[in-house]
Amino acid sequence: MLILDVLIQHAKNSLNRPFSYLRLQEDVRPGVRVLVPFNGQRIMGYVVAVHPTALSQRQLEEKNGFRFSFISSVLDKEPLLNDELMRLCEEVASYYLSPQIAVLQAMLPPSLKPSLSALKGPKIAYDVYLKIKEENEDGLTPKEKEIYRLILSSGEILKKEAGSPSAVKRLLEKGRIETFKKERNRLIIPELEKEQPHELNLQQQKAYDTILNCPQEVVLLQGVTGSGKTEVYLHLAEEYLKRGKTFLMLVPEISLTPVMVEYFSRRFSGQVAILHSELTPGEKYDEYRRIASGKAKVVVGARSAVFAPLQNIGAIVLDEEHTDSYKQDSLPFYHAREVAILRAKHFGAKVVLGSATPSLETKARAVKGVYGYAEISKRVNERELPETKILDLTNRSLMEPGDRLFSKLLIEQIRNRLEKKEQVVLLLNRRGYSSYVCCSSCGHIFTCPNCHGNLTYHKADSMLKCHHCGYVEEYPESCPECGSTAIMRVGFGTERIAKILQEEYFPDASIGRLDGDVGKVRNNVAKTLHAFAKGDYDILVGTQMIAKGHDFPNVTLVGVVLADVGLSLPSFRAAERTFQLIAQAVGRSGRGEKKGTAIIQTYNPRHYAITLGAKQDYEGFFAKEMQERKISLYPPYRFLFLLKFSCKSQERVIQACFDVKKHLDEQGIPDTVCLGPISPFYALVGELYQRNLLIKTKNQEPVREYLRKIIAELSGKAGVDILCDVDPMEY
DNA sequence: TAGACCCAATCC
DNA sequence: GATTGGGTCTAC
Repeated sequence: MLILDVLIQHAKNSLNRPFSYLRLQEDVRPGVRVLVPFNGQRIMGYVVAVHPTALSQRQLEEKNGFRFSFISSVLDKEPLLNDELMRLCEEVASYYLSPQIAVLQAMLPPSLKPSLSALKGPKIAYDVYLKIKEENEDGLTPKEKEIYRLILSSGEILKKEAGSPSAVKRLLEKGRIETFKKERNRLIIPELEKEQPHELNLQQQKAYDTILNCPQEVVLLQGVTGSGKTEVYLHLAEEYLKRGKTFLMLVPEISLTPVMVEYFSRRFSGQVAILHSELTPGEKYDEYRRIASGKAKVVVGARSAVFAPLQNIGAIVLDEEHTDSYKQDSLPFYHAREVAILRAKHFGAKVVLGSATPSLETKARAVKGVYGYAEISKRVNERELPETKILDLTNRSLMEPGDRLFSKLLIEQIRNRLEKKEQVVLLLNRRGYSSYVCCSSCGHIFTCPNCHGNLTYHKADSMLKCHHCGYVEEYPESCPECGSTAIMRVGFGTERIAKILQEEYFPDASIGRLDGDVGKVRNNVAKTLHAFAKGDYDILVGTQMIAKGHDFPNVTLVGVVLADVGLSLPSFRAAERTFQLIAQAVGRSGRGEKKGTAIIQTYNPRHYAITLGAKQDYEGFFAKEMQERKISLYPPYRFLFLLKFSCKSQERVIQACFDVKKHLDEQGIPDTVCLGPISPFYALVGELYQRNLLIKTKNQEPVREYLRKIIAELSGKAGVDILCDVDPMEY
């Protein structure tokens, strides 16, 4: 008989330990999923260890002091993860103070993850083929002979393409041919004409050599926008594949995968696999298996692709490494960059962090020599950077009459581009129509019943939406408080900008919009970008989404409509994000032959994030922002841990915070402070009250060690649940 | 005093 | 996450 140590599907810290089950047949290995009875239910589990035993159930129960159950069924024949990935899972769970099962669920595609929902997921798709069983044409009708000879000449053929199904059936019955199944890939990556590598220019070549030869295993590749980092990645992939290794290419957003996939599949056709959240579950499953089987040598994908089951990895690249979306904002709160570094250690692989505007953490490590450093300071063909103007929104004389949003200059420049048939990109980091909706007679503000944040008006479908939890409701005709019909929409979003431009300024222009709302529909982002690149739109209005990576040669004007949106957010990264947005936006303009212009509208024209962003002065910004972080004790000078407490009782959640805070302070870990309890912006989610503690420390390991202990001990006690976000992006 | 209801401990 | 069992409230 076997004793199985099983992790339970529930990703809760209070359940983050193996439960023991029994199995009579010796047909279970670590790494397979099982169905187990758990407290009167049947749930999914993941076997982490198997111990044969000679004891009886009775003896085991006596020895251990709890009742043993037998598992209900075994779901997999083979372990889902190899040793490397299993070890990675443990390391990630340990670093991020997260339940192991949460890491497993993040690592595996939906149809393989240890969760009951996987049972509904897709299975392997098959195509049925025909082949010859007996070489004998005797007694066949002409129709049968025709099919028989077709199969004979081609060796094998898809059953549905063989012709008359009834004749095929008779051939099968006569035993002349037989069927067999082959796995089918649901995702079709178009075969593109093979392309020879472009030659690297001098700077690219130097960066490439540095990456390959520097002693550090992590390298920052800092290249200004338009400097051709992608070409360096392609050459690296070429080199590692030549060495018999595999290559993992991470991109920050789904919208960037198609472009990157195209580059890679032109060079490495057939060996490229794609992994990102916009694939259907079936496609994901197929791609995952294609990678695991070793058929795919290059993987292009978003955050979770860092767990792609590649073997023998030569290098992992994170393009635009500073991007927030590399950090998962729910359990297990991992950052793809840190996971990549953990993974690379195992293979002795390189990690390349590419960016024009690296995160301060990364840059600081490169400056210290912890990471290697490669630089590309010139744009390809030495194209000029665009001319940049910062426009002060507080100066009303610069504005269009009666408009608080569009300056005379911006409108004039847009008009100028439209006349020249050149294209315009406008950025605003807020989607929807308005930022909030209120009653102008009693002041009632419409808020989300789940998270109590403000609802945003969306004109397209006339709905109020919560950008936090996804709640939607009908746009009200009257105020629920006072009954007044004077409902007011305050603030601006991409949707409203697009509408105003169209109706009040450029009725003849074709204006496209690209933001999270548009992006919700599958393939919509790619479609919109493609349409814009083709010239279907004169103006594209969008959020951050369009500021990254895309190459639009005909865009000669980029406008940041309101640069302050990010600055006003209460986060230590506010300045960094604003700088990045502006620097990226400026870099979007003038990528073709024509020189570009960028206009940045702001209420803070002298803020360093804006002035330095406009100049694309990264080094200047880095120096200034490092000082700020040093003074305010934020990364990279301190490590952050965010403890998230939740409970049905407000009193108890606060009490639990104070208890942990006091206890932590008593540990006397040097250079460590604990702030809080802090009420987060969404202080009540459903019926659960939320409070946070923010720990800032120089001594990451002792704090982690302490928190691991305290989380295991306290979570779930007195109805208070504790989660930890290690290296949080906010605060 | 039985039944309803609530909450937090427990699950192998 | 869902069940359970103990504690308390409540209606007769």
